[in-house]
Amino acid sequence: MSETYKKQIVQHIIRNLLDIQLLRIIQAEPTWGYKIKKQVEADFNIKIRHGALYPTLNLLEEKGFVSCTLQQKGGRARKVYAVTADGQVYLQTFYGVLQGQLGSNDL
Amino acid sequence: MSETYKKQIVQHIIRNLLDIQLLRIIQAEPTWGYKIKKQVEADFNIKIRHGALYPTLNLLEEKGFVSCTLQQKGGRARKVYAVTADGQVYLQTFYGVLQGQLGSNDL
DNA sequence: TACAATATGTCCACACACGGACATATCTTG
DNA sequence: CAAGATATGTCCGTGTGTGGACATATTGTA
Repeated sequence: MSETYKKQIVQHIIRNLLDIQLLRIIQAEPTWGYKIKKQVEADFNIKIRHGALYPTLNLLEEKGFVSCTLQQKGGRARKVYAVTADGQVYLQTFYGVLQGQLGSNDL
Repeated sequence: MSETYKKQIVQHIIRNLLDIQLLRIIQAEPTWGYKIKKQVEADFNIKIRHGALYPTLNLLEEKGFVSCTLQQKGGRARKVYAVTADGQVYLQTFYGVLQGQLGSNDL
Protein backbone atom coordinates (compact mmCIF):
# COMPACT_ATOMS: atom_id res chain seq x y z
CA MET A 1 0.00 0.00 0.00
CA SER A 2 1.48 3.29 -1.13
CA GLU A 3 2.25 6.09 1.27
CA THR A 4 2.88 8.67 -1.43
CA TYR A 5 -0.70 9.68 -2.11
CA LYS A 6 -2.28 8.80 1.21
CA LYS A 7 -2.61 12.22 2.80
CA GLN A 8 -4.00 13.92 -0.31
CA ILE A 9 -6.43 11.03 -0.79
CA VAL A 10 -7.65 11.27 2.80
CA GLN A 11 -8.24 15.00 2.36
CA HIS A 12 -9.98 14.28 -0.93
CA ILE A 13 -12.32 11.87 0.83
CA ILE A 14 -12.92 14.02 3.90
CA ARG A 15 -13.71 16.97 1.68
CA ASN A 16 -15.87 15.29 -0.92
CA LEU A 17 -17.20 12.20 0.81
CA LEU A 18 -17.58 13.26 4.43
CA ASP A 19 -21.00 11.65 4.75
CA ILE A 20 -19.78 8.29 3.43
CA GLN A 21 -16.65 8.32 5.55
CA LEU A 22 -18.68 9.17 8.67
CA LEU A 23 -21.02 6.28 7.92
CA ARG A 24 -18.05 3.95 7.60
CA ILE A 25 -16.49 5.10 10.87
CA ILE A 26 -19.79 4.85 12.73
CA GLN A 27 -20.46 1.43 11.26
CA ALA A 28 -17.14 0.19 12.60
CA GLU A 29 -18.18 1.34 16.07
CA PRO A 30 -20.99 3.60 17.33
CA THR A 31 -19.38 6.89 18.26
CA TRP A 32 -19.90 10.66 18.47
CA GLY A 33 -18.77 13.76 16.59
CA TYR A 34 -15.97 15.01 18.77
CA LYS A 35 -14.37 11.57 19.00
CA ILE A 36 -14.48 11.13 15.23
CA LYS A 37 -12.83 14.51 14.79
CA LYS A 38 -10.00 13.73 17.21
CA GLN A 39 -9.57 10.22 15.86
CA VAL A 40 -9.27 11.21 12.20
CA GLU A 41 -6.98 14.12 13.04
CA ALA A 42 -4.71 11.80 15.00
CA ASP A 43 -4.80 8.93 12.50
CA PHE A 44 -4.20 10.98 9.36
CA ASN A 45 -2.73 14.25 10.65
CA ILE A 46 -5.39 16.39 8.96
CA LYS A 47 -7.97 18.85 10.24
CA ILE A 48 -11.72 18.22 10.20
CA ARG A 49 -13.95 21.29 10.53
CA HIS A 50 -16.49 20.66 13.24
CA GLY A 51 -18.55 23.31 11.44
CA ALA A 52 -18.96 20.73 8.69
CA LEU A 53 -18.91 17.61 10.87
CA TYR A 54 -21.92 18.24 13.10
CA PRO A 55 -24.31 19.43 10.36
CA THR A 56 -23.35 16.36 8.32
CA LEU A 57 -24.08 14.05 11.25
CA ASN A 58 -27.47 15.71 11.70
CA LEU A 59 -28.12 15.30 7.98
CA LEU A 60 -27.31 11.58 8.15
CA GLU A 61 -29.77 11.27 11.01
CA GLU A 62 -32.47 13.16 9.08
CA LYS A 63 -31.97 10.79 6.16
CA GLY A 64 -32.34 7.83 8.52
CA PHE A 65 -28.85 6.45 7.86
CA VAL A 66 -27.81 6.76 11.50
CA SER A 67 -29.71 6.72 14.76
CA CYS A 68 -28.81 8.98 17.64
CA THR A 69 -28.74 8.19 21.35
CA LEU A 70 -28.12 10.92 23.88
CA GLN A 71 -25.55 9.73 26.37
CA GLN A 72 -24.97 11.63 29.59
CA LYS A 73 -21.43 11.46 30.88
CA GLY A 74 -21.61 13.47 34.04
CA GLY A 75 -23.22 16.70 32.89
CA ARG A 76 -21.74 16.58 29.39
CA ALA A 77 -24.02 15.25 26.71
CA ARG A 78 -22.82 13.07 23.89
CA LYS A 79 -24.81 12.25 20.79
CA VAL A 80 -23.77 8.68 20.10
CA TYR A 81 -24.56 7.60 16.56
CA ALA A 82 -25.11 4.10 15.20
CA VAL A 83 -25.65 3.05 11.59
CA THR A 84 -29.19 1.90 10.76
CA ALA A 85 -30.17 -0.86 8.37
CA ASP A 86 -30.85 1.80 5.72
CA GLY A 87 -27.42 3.29 6.35
CA GLN A 88 -25.75 -0.07 5.83
CA VAL A 89 -27.62 -0.59 2.56
CA TYR A 90 -26.61 2.88 1.45
CA LEU A 91 -22.96 2.29 2.31
CA GLN A 92 -22.82 -1.09 0.58
CA THR A 93 -24.53 0.32 -2.50
CA PHE A 94 -21.98 3.11 -2.53
CA TYR A 95 -19.06 0.69 -2.51
CA GLY A 96 -20.76 -1.31 -5.25
CA VAL A 97 -21.26 1.69 -7.52
CA LEU A 98 -17.76 2.97 -6.89
CA GLN A 99 -16.13 -0.31 -7.80
CA GLY A 100 -18.52 -1.10 -10.62
CA GLN A 101 -19.70 -4.31 -9.03
CA LEU A 102 -23.36 -3.74 -9.74
CA GLY A 103 -25.05 -6.49 -11.69
CA SER A 104 -26.66 -5.65 -15.02
CA ASN A 105 -30.01 -6.68 -13.61
CA ASP A 106 -29.97 -3.57 -11.45
CA LEU A 107 -31.11 -1.43 -14.33
CA MET B 1 -27.73 -4.72 -3.97
CA SER B 2 -30.18 -1.90 -3.43
CA GLU B 3 -31.72 0.08 -6.25
CA THR B 4 -33.20 2.72 -3.98
CA TYR B 5 -30.14 4.93 -3.59
CA LYS B 6 -28.27 4.01 -6.74
CA LYS B 7 -28.97 7.04 -8.88
CA GLN B 8 -28.23 9.58 -6.16
CA ILE B 9 -25.05 7.70 -5.26
CA VAL B 10 -23.88 7.68 -8.86
CA GLN B 11 -24.47 11.43 -9.07
CA HIS B 12 -22.68 11.83 -5.75
CA ILE B 13 -19.66 9.99 -7.16
CA ILE B 14 -19.68 11.70 -10.57
CA ARG B 15 -19.86 15.07 -8.87
CA ASN B 16 -17.35 14.56 -6.09
CA LEU B 17 -15.11 11.76 -7.33
CA LEU B 18 -15.01 12.25 -11.08
CA ASP B 19 -11.24 11.73 -11.22
CA ILE B 20 -11.39 8.43 -9.34
CA GLN B 21 -14.33 7.14 -11.33
CA LEU B 22 -12.61 8.03 -14.61
CA LEU B 23 -9.50 6.17 -13.45
CA ARG B 24 -11.61 3.14 -12.66
CA ILE B 25 -13.39 3.18 -16.03
CA ILE B 26 -10.12 3.66 -17.93
CA GLN B 27 -8.46 0.91 -15.93
CA ALA B 28 -11.22 -1.50 -16.94
CA GLU B 29 -10.51 -0.69 -20.60
CA PRO B 30 -8.52 2.08 -22.30
CA THR B 31 -11.03 4.54 -23.70
CA TRP B 32 -11.68 8.19 -24.54
CA GLY B 33 -13.76 11.04 -23.14
CA TYR B 34 -16.77 11.01 -25.41
CA LYS B 35 -17.22 7.26 -25.06
CA ILE B 36 -17.06 7.50 -21.25
CA LYS B 37 -19.69 10.23 -21.31
CA LYS B 38 -22.08 8.23 -23.50
CA GLN B 39 -21.42 5.04 -21.58
CA VAL B 40 -22.10 6.48 -18.13
CA GLU B 41 -25.15 8.36 -19.36
CA ALA B 42 -26.55 5.16 -20.87
CA ASP B 43 -25.64 2.93 -17.92
CA PHE B 44 -26.92 5.20 -15.16
CA ASN B 45 -29.27 7.60 -16.93
CA ILE B 46 -27.46 10.70 -15.69
CA LYS B 47 -25.73 13.58 -17.41
CA ILE B 48 -21.96 14.14 -17.37
CA ARG B 49 -20.79 17.64 -18.27
CA HIS B 50 -18.12 17.38 -20.92
CA GLY B 51 -17.00 20.80 -19.64
CA ALA B 52 -15.88 18.95 -16.52
CA LEU B 53 -14.94 15.66 -18.14
CA TYR B 54 -12.22 16.80 -20.53
CA PRO B 55 -10.36 19.09 -18.11
CA THR B 56 -10.38 16.26 -15.56
CA LEU B 57 -8.91 13.84 -18.10
CA ASN B 58 -6.18 16.35 -18.94
CA LEU B 59 -5.51 16.78 -15.23
CA LEU B 60 -5.14 13.02 -14.76
CA GLU B 61 -2.65 13.01 -17.62
CA GLU B 62 -0.71 15.94 -16.10
CA LYS B 63 -0.51 14.05 -12.82
CA GLY B 64 0.79 11.00 -14.68
CA PHE B 65 -2.09 8.73 -13.66
CA VAL B 66 -3.11 8.10 -17.27
CA SER B 67 -1.23 8.09 -20.56
CA CYS B 68 -2.73 9.47 -23.75
CA THR B 69 -2.49 8.10 -27.27
CA LEU B 70 -3.89 10.04 -30.19
CA GLN B 71 -5.93 7.73 -32.37
CA GLN B 72 -7.05 8.79 -35.82
CA LYS B 73 -10.32 7.33 -36.94
CA GLY B 74 -10.77 8.75 -40.40
CA GLY B 75 -10.25 12.48 -39.83
CA ARG B 76 -11.67 12.44 -36.29
CA ALA B 77 -9.10 12.36 -33.56
CA ARG B 78 -9.59 10.43 -30.34
CA LYS B 79 -7.48 10.78 -27.26
CA VAL B 80 -7.38 7.24 -25.95
CA TYR B 81 -6.37 7.05 -22.31
CA ALA B 82 -4.80 4.17 -20.41
CA VAL B 83 -4.04 3.95 -16.68
CA THR B 84 -0.33 4.11 -15.79
CA ALA B 85 1.41 2.22 -12.97
CA ASP B 86 1.18 5.38 -10.82
CA GLY B 87 -2.53 5.62 -11.59
CA GLN B 88 -3.09 2.04 -10.46
CA VAL B 89 -1.23 2.69 -7.21
CA TYR B 90 -3.30 5.82 -6.65
CA LEU B 91 -6.56 4.00 -7.30
CA GLN B 92 -5.69 1.10 -5.01
CA THR B 93 -4.57 3.48 -2.28
CA PHE B 94 -7.85 5.32 -2.64
CA TYR B 95 -9.91 2.16 -2.16
CA GLY B 96 -7.75 1.30 0.83
CA VAL B 97 -8.24 4.63 2.54
CA LEU B 98 -11.96 4.68 1.81
CA GLN B 99 -12.54 1.26 3.29
CA GLY B 100 -10.12 1.73 6.14
CA GLN B 101 -8.00 -1.22 5.10
CA LEU B 102 -4.68 0.51 5.58
CA GLY B 103 -2.29 -1.22 7.92
CA SER B 104 -1.21 0.65 11.03
CA ASN B 105 2.37 0.48 9.78
CA ASP B 106 1.45 3.03 7.15
CA LEU B 107 1.83 5.84 9.58
C1' DT C 1 -27.37 20.13 -47.77
C1' DA C 2 -28.67 20.47 -43.49
C1' DC C 3 -28.97 18.16 -39.19
C1' DA C 4 -27.46 14.87 -35.77
C1' DA C 5 -23.65 12.47 -33.95
C1' DT C 6 -18.72 12.11 -32.88
C1' DA C 7 -14.94 14.37 -30.46
C1' DT C 8 -12.60 17.82 -27.73
C1' DG C 9 -12.04 22.31 -25.93
C1' DT C 10 -12.90 27.12 -23.35
C1' DC C 11 -15.44 30.45 -20.69
C1' DC C 12 -18.53 32.93 -17.37
C1' DA C 13 -22.47 34.13 -14.19
C1' DC C 14 -24.04 32.13 -10.32
C1' DA C 15 -24.67 29.05 -6.45
C1' DC C 16 -22.68 26.45 -3.02
C1' DA C 17 -19.17 24.91 0.16
C1' DC C 18 -15.04 26.23 2.89
C1' DG C 19 -12.41 28.24 6.60
C1' DG C 20 -12.77 30.12 10.61
C1' DA C 21 -14.93 32.91 14.00
C1' DC C 22 -18.48 33.22 17.48
C1' DA C 23 -21.29 30.86 20.98
C1' DT C 24 -22.40 27.84 25.08
C1' DA C 25 -21.89 24.46 28.75
C1' DT C 26 -19.37 21.03 31.58
C1' DC C 27 -15.34 18.70 33.33
C1' DT C 28 -10.42 18.24 34.43
C1' DT C 29 -5.88 19.83 35.70
C1' DG C 30 -2.22 22.88 37.39
C1' DC D 1 -9.78 29.59 39.66
C1' DA D 2 -8.29 29.89 35.22
C1' DA D 3 -7.04 27.50 31.24
C1' DG D 4 -7.58 23.64 28.32
C1' DA D 5 -10.20 19.72 26.89
C1' DT D 6 -14.75 17.80 25.96
C1' DA D 7 -18.94 18.41 23.25
C1' DT D 8 -22.12 20.52 20.04
C1' DG D 9 -23.97 24.27 17.53
C1' DT D 10 -24.51 28.59 14.17
C1' DC D 11 -23.03 32.07 10.93
C1' DC D 12 -20.80 34.73 7.20
C1' DG D 13 -17.37 36.55 3.68
C1' DT D 14 -14.86 34.56 0.29
C1' DG D 15 -13.26 31.49 -2.96
C1' DT D 16 -14.18 27.36 -5.66
C1' DG D 17 -16.81 24.58 -8.59
C1' DT D 18 -21.24 23.99 -11.23
C1' DG D 19 -24.34 24.37 -15.24
C1' DG D 20 -24.57 25.48 -19.52
C1' DA D 21 -23.39 28.16 -23.41
C1' DC D 22 -20.08 29.00 -27.08
C1' DA D 23 -16.63 27.11 -30.23
C1' DT D 24 -14.64 24.01 -33.89
C1' DA D 25 -13.97 20.10 -37.01
C1' DT D 26 -15.29 15.76 -39.19
C1' DT D 27 -18.51 12.02 -40.39
C1' DG D 28 -22.91 9.86 -41.24
C1' DT D 29 -27.73 10.27 -42.68
C1' DA D 30 -32.27 11.90 -44.28
